[in-house]
Order: sequence, then C-alpha cells, then structure tokens
Amino acid sequence: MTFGGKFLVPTIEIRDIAQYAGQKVLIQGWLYNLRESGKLLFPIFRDGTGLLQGVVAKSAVSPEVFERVKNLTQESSLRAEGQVREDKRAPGGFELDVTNVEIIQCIPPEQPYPISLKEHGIEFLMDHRHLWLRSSRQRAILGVRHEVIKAARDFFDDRGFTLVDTPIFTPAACEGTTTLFEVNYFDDKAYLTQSGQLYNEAAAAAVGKTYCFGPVFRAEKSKTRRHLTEFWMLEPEVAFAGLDEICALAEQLVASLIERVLENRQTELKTLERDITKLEPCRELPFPRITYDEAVKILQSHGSEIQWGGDFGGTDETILSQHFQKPVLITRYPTQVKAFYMAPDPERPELALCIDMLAPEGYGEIIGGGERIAGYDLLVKRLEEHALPREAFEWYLDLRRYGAFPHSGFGMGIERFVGWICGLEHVRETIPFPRMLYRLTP
RNA sequence: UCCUCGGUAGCUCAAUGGUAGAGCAUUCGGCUGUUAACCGAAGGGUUGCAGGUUCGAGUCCUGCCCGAGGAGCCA
Repeated sequence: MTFGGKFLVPTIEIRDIAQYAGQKVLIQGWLYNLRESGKLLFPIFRDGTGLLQGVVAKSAVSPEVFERVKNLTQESSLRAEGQVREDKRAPGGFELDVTNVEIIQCIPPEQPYPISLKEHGIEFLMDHRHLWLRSSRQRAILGVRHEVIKAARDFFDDRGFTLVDTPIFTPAACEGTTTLFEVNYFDDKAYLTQSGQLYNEAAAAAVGKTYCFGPVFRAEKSKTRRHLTEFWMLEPEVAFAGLDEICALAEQLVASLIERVLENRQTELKTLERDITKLEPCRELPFPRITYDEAVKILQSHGSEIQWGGDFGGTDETILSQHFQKPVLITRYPTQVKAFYMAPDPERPELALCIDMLAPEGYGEIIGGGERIAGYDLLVKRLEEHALPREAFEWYLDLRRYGAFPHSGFGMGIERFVGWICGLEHVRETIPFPRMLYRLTP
C-alpha cells in the first residue's frame, strides 16, 4: 500500500517539523497521549526525536480515519500523514492536521501500556525500565549521557591520546580483593575488571598518552544513590606526567564536558529542570584545590568526627562538595587509605600524590587518581603490604623492569558525572539498564 | 552485613481493632481547541507470605519474602 501517496509525501522526523510548515508530511512513531473534545481529537505523536500534536476534526476526515484515531491507545505504533501548521496553542508551536493514520500495532485496551503519564513508584519504574526509557525525562538523560561520552572522546582525541581498550576478564584484582565478581573461565577462575588502569599503564608506555572507556564491575554490597555494580569509567593515563599535570588534565576535562553539554543539550537540561546557573561557573578554570590536611580542617570546623589519617565518609564528601561552588580537587591523602600503586610524596612519604575531585551541590566524588609508583622495589614492597598475589602482578612489575617511567592518570565515573550534570537524585537513571545490589533485570 | 522506613485495585495512595475507599488507567456516554483536558456512569481486591492474639485483624504480635533510603566501601 502506498498509504496516501507515501512516495510523494516526505517522511520526516518531528525535530525538523519547523522546516515543513505548510507542507504535507508523514511521521512514524507512537501515540504519546490522546485528548478528545467532542468531534475533535488531539493525538500527540512521539517519534524519538520529539513530540507533535495532531488535530483530527470529524468533519475533515473520513469516519474510518476518525474512529481509527479515536480508538488508539497510549504507545500504539503508527504512521500519520497530514499538513504541518504553525499554531501557538500546540505544545512545540506546530501541529499536524491529520489526514490519514496507518496503525502498525494497536495496544489492546485489556492490556494497556503500563506506564501512564501520572506518577509511579521507583520499583515499578525499574521493573519496566525497558519501557520507562521512552519517557521524556529518561530520553533527556540518555541525550546528556551521549553528549558527555562524545565530548570526552573528542577531548582526549584532540589532545593526541590514543584509545586503547582494556580487558574485562582479568586474572586478579586491580585494587581491593573483596569486591570482585568471580566467573568461570573454562577450568580456571576469572574476575570482571574493576578498572582498566593497570593495563592503561602498559598502554601509556606504548603510546605515551592513552585512555580507556568501558564498563567496570564492583561486587560491593553498597545500597546508596551513588552506587551501581556495573558502571562506565573513563580512564586516561599519561606517561611522564606528575600530580600537577594530571590535576590540570582533570579540571580541563570536566570544564570541557560541562561546556559541551551547556552548548548542545539545552533542551534536555530544560526537560530535566536543571538549574544551569549552578553549572555555568564550572566552565571556568581553575577549580579550587585543597590538600587533604586542609580538607580535614574544614570538616572538623563543620562538626565532622574525622581524624587525620582516616578516609572521608559519605557525609564528609557532602560537606566538602557543598563548601565550594565548583568542583574541588583534593590532593595528598594519607598513603594508608589509598591503593597500593599510589606514589608517595617525596617530601612527606606518609602522603600519596593523589587527587580526588568532588562535584558541587553535594554530589561528591567523580574523579579519583594520581601519580603511580614508578620504581620496582617500592612497588614490590607495597604488593606485600597489601597482601596481593605476586604472580598475578608479574606482568605489571615488568613495566618497572623494562624502562620504568613516571606516569599519572585518573578515573572518572560517567554515571556520577551525568547524575551531577542532570541534577538527579540517584545514579540509577544515568545508565540505560542499571545493575545494582538487588537489580539484575530487565 | 548492619540500621531505618515501607508492601492495600493495573498504577499512585487513603482507611481509631468494627461493612475495603479515592484519583488515574480500562469500558460506556457527553463536549469542535484540548494542554497529565474536563463532566457523568460501570467493572476492578486472597490488603507480600505463614502462623498467632482477639467476638472481630489491612490495622496488634512472631517469623519469613520483597523493595526503598542510609552506614561501611567506593567512581
């Protein structure tokens, strides 16, 4: 069937609707909602690029077309043909005077689309995540996530970095040992990676500046708004870089991602009702930098129980991140609270040459990293101190046997970053299909 | 693993220990400019599961299951 001259009428995307004012067009998508007023129907169409209100007057179409539209149910799939008209009364400013509708699949009323336009609880929405993604808010978040990832790739590519993919199956822990997902690997055991960093260090010796971007896995029984068991991490590693250089790289990256989202994703931020005046200052460098020592003093003056030498708790992070308008870089934590590969400060060996970046508005840690131990002897000592299996790290020690080099890097959790940009309560909405302590489906 | 809160119609939620209710969704009817439209009517229930207390339990007690938020740990 040619469906009302399908070959004469252009098939368009709703986002381009303004270009077709006065013309006859065909759109294909789903029914977002249907309002009716006597002999007038107002179907709202959704095609993944936007919403478009249609108008069907009983007097203007055949009885068959009128009945067909009148009986449509929410999220039924269809093609609609009509004349585009500018009209202030329509959401979006344009509407479609529908002349014909082809139903692809009409959802039967006995089993209606589960997600209504009213409010739903989080458990219900998470169980229907595969459908929830169609809603405006979720589409806006997907758009921002896409922009952040694309901007991050551009940022590193423009600076001469080479993307080197790191493995997901690994033979041993990168950091802790208690938070690994174990899987059968033929007759052996393997673990899902927690970080690409160790492999990044090998890649840095090959290409100088490298980054990886992929999923990482943490079997932590964490149940908070900041945790997923599977999340995506962006990890650069730079040969011959020290702490100051990696701090500069981290803040330039964040400022550039903010800039890109503000530039290209205004519509999405508006849908999310994000207060962008909170993001705008974060385009400007530099970001505030404090040391761990200074952070402890700030926390103690705000009533925290923290003692020098301890790591920050969730509330400590919140206090610090609300204390600054922009992301804050905290450097030089005590070695004892950091991973085994962190290089010590030559002037104060009890401190590590590391950075954490905390996002403002209470969002907390989005970046963690620092300078790595370059020397063989110290690294061996640290492996022993952390009771890590030496055999599994022989290849890693090779990087210190054959042309050991100073190098630094960091990891940025994409979901936490996107959660902050979008102003979300929980990271679970920043990834299409979140994996959490009690959530493996859909 | 621990602490706190919760589980009632498809969904969101009410209901002093005394007949299980509303809005939305669905069905039917009304309305030619609706904006999560509105107005009228109808159908829709093993109150998470298993015990217990009581004349009587959605409500009180015990155990279990499921979920949410937080702690620890982390990006």
